[in-house]
Parts: sequence; structure tokens; C-alpha cells
Amino acid sequence: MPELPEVETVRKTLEPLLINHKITNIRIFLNKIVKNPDILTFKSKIVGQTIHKVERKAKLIIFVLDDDVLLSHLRMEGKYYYQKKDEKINWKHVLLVLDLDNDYQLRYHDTRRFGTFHLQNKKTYQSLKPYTNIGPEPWNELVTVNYLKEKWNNKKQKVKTALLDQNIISGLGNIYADEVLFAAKVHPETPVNKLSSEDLNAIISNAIKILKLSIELGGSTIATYTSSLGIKGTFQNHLQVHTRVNQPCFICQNIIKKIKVNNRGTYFCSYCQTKK
DNA sequence: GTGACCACCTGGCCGC
DNA sequence: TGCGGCCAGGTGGTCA
Repeated sequence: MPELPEVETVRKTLEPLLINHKITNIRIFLNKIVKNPDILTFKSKIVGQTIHKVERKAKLIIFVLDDDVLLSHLRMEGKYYYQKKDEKINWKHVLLVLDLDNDYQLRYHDTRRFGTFHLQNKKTYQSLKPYTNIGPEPWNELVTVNYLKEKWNNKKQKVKTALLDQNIISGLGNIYADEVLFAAKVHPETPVNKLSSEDLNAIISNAIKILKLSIELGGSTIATYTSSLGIKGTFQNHLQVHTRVNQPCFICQNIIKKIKVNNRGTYFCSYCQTKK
């Protein structure tokens, strides 16, 4: 599933292919993926606009057009394919197709059909959802020990759950939250108000380190996820705990455990990551 | 206001 | 072989 590094890989792959190309037609095969505006307005507004940039905020891809922005969230299994208009594919899971002013199409493919699209005005989208639901990324200067203390001081939420809350720190999903907590030596069920300054500092610094390394390596290719054009990341070869249940910890050789934290599969080493 | 839980959705896997 | 049930997980909504 795409998390921040995988989405960045998709963005980097798509941008050079799409820049300065006009959208000449759009087909939507599942109306519910368009969250706003309504389908007719969405279609009529997007056709004729040129793609000027492909940006990203956390896991949200932002196609910057003439007047509007197209905000795309891949959720669990969304993928983009840039293919010739006459290239045959299995259309079963293609939910949206943008025709471009060349021989190519941008095809959005999503087997679980969780992905979402918003078309919003370029001048105002930064003050609207879903953009406003996304907090700063870990390397943003706003993310400091004091920032997390302020956000988490009176909360008893488990740190694993808190790291998945995109309002506080954005970009971490289930895989990277496990990896960050292992690197920071913090048990995933630790209440956030029990975290010390050292814990918070370790969480921030390891989130930056791990996400940046994963971006360099093209993200993780786990189970069903590959980026557009079939590019595969290699960060999964660096995973310390995620998916490694019943295997020895690379640090202490204890067995990696798997538990559910708020119904999310969570991998950790009970020796390296002690409970407080 | 907070935290836990559920729905969305489909493919893969496992046990019978 | 085929079927049923479970699991995976990002996000938004609901409920206690």
C-alpha cells in the first residue's frame, strides 16, 4: 500500500510525463471516487485544462492545472499507468481515465476502489479538506519535541495510533509507524502522554531518517503495491520488524511479535521496545 | 472532546 | 476442487 515514499515515487515518475499536456477527455467508471464537486461539474471543469506541475503533500498527489488542482489519494491500492491510448489492458479495475493531447492516457487503477479525487480551485484548496486534514511532514520545522508535547500532553492514545493520525504528523502509514517505533525503541502501546522528550526526539529523527531512506530507495514493494509503470521500490529489504513476525530481532535476537493496536497489525520487539 | 470501533472493498490465503 | 471465512489497511463516520 502506498505511503509517503511510494506516493513520492509515483509523483516523480508521473511529473515529467504529464507536464504541459492538456486533458482532452475524462472517463469515470466509478462515480463514488469523485468526492467533490459533483460528477458533471468535475468532468466539465477538468477537460481543457493543462497539467503544469505534479506536487505532493504527505500521501496526497496534487495535479496543478490552469485554474484548479486535482487532488488524488491512492488509499490502499491506487496506481497510475501512463499508456498509449490503443494499448490493451485489463479494464476491470480501471476507475478513471484522462486522455491527454498526445497519444497517451493516464489510467487510474484501484482494485479495492478506496481511492478518492477532489477538484478544487487553485486559490482556495489549501484552506479546504482534504488538504487541511494533513499535518506537517516529519521534516517540517514545525515538528519538534515541544510540538508533539503540546499535541499529546493530555492524551492517553497509544503511540502507534497517534502516529497514524495524519493531522499531527503526516506521511506515516502502518509499515513506517512500526519501523519508526522500533528504531526509537518505543513500545507501540505506550500512551502518548507517557513519552519522554528523548522518546519524542527519537520518534521525530527516526521518522525523518526512515522516510528519506525509503524515498531514496523508491519506497517499499509489499504484497500488491508497485508504482506506476511497474517501478518497484526496495525499502522492504530494509524492514526491521514489519511483516517479520516470529523471526529473530536483528538487534537482540528475540522473536518479533505481532499484536493488534486499534485493529491494525502491529509488529514489534518486546525486548528492544519495552512498555512504560 | 476523546478514543475505540466499524464500514468501505477485493484478492489472496487457509482450512475444511 | 470448491467453498467459506479471515486478513490486509487509510480514512471518515459513528458511538459510548
